[in-house]
Amino acid sequence: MNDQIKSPDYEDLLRNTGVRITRPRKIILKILSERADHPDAMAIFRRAVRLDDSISLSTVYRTMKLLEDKGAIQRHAFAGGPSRFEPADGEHHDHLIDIDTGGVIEFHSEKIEKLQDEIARSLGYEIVHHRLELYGRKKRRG
Amino acid sequence: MNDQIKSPDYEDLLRNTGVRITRPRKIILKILSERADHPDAMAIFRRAVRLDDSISLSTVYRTMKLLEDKGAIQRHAFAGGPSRFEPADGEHHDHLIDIDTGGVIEFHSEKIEKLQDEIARSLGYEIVHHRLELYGRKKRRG
DNA sequence: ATGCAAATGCAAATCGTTTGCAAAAAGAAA
DNA sequence: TTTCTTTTTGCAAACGATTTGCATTTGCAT
Repeated sequence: MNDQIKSPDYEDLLRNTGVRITRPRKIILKILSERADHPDAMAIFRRAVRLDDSISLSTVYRTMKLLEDKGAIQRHAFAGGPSRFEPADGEHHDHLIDIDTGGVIEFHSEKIEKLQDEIARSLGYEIVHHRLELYGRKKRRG
Repeated sequence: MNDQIKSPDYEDLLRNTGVRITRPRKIILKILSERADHPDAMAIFRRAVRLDDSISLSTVYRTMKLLEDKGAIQRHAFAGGPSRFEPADGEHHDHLIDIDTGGVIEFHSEKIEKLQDEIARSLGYEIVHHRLELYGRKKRRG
C-alpha cells in the first residue's frame, strides 16, 4: 500500500482488452490518474519526461488516442488551442473556460440538455454528440 | 442593374474603414455574399479560382481574417475540420451540424442563452463568448 | 500620369498531430 | 529464463490548416 492511486483503473482496463502495459504507458497513466486538471499532450509529455526522459511526444499522442478509443479519456478541442484531455470516469458535463487563465470549470445542466434534445428533434435530428463551451472571465465581486 | 447582389454590403463596409477594394477581394466578397452556406477557406478558394485563376489561397485566408476583424463574418471551428465562415449579418445563433453531410442548420434558443448566463454567473463568471454545437443525424421519419 | 502605402503571390515556416520505419521491449510459449 | 512473435517505441519526416517574409504588383489620392 503506497502509490496505488487509482481512480479509474486504467491499467486493468487496458490489460483486459489485450493491450500491453509498457513503461511509457505506465507513466502516462499515472500522470492521468493523478491529474484532475485538463492537460494537453505537451503538458503530459513534460511531466512524463521528468519521470523518464526517454519518453517521446509521439508516444504520448499515441497513448491518448488509444485511451480515447477505449473510452478511458475524453478529448476536448477548446477554442484556439491544442486538445486537452480528461478522465472519462464521471458522467457528462460541459465546460466553462477561463479565458484569462485557461482554467476549466465543469458544469452540467439537465435543463440545457433537454432543450438541446428538443431543438434537435424539432429539426428532425438526433443528437450524436454536442459541444457546449462557455468562455468567460471571472467577475470582480463574486 | 445586374449582378449587384448585396446582402451585407461588404465593399462599402471595407471602403469606409480605409481598406482597398482589390480584384481578389471583390471576387471573394462576391462569393461570400452569394453563399448562404458555411464554406471553408479551401471551398472559397476553389470558387474564386474559377473567376480569376491568379488568386492565391493565402489571400483568401488574409481576406477572411480581415473580414473577421471588421466584424463582417464569423469563423466557426466545428469539430475535426477546417474553419468555416458565414456572413455576420443576422443576430446570434448556434449550430446543428449534420455529421453525415457536413451541412449546417442554424438555431437559436433564448432559454438556453439565459441558462448559460445563469450558470456562468453562479460560478462567478461573465460569458465573453460561447460555443454550442449539436452534432446529429437526420431521423428517418420526421 | 506619379508615388507610395497597402495588398498580392509564392514559397517557406508554423503549430498540433500523425505516420513510416528500424530498433527495442512485452509477454506467451517452451 | 531463453526464445519467439508481436506490439510498442523513438526518431524523423510528413501532415493539414493556417500564417508569414519578401520581392513585386496594385489601388488610389495626388
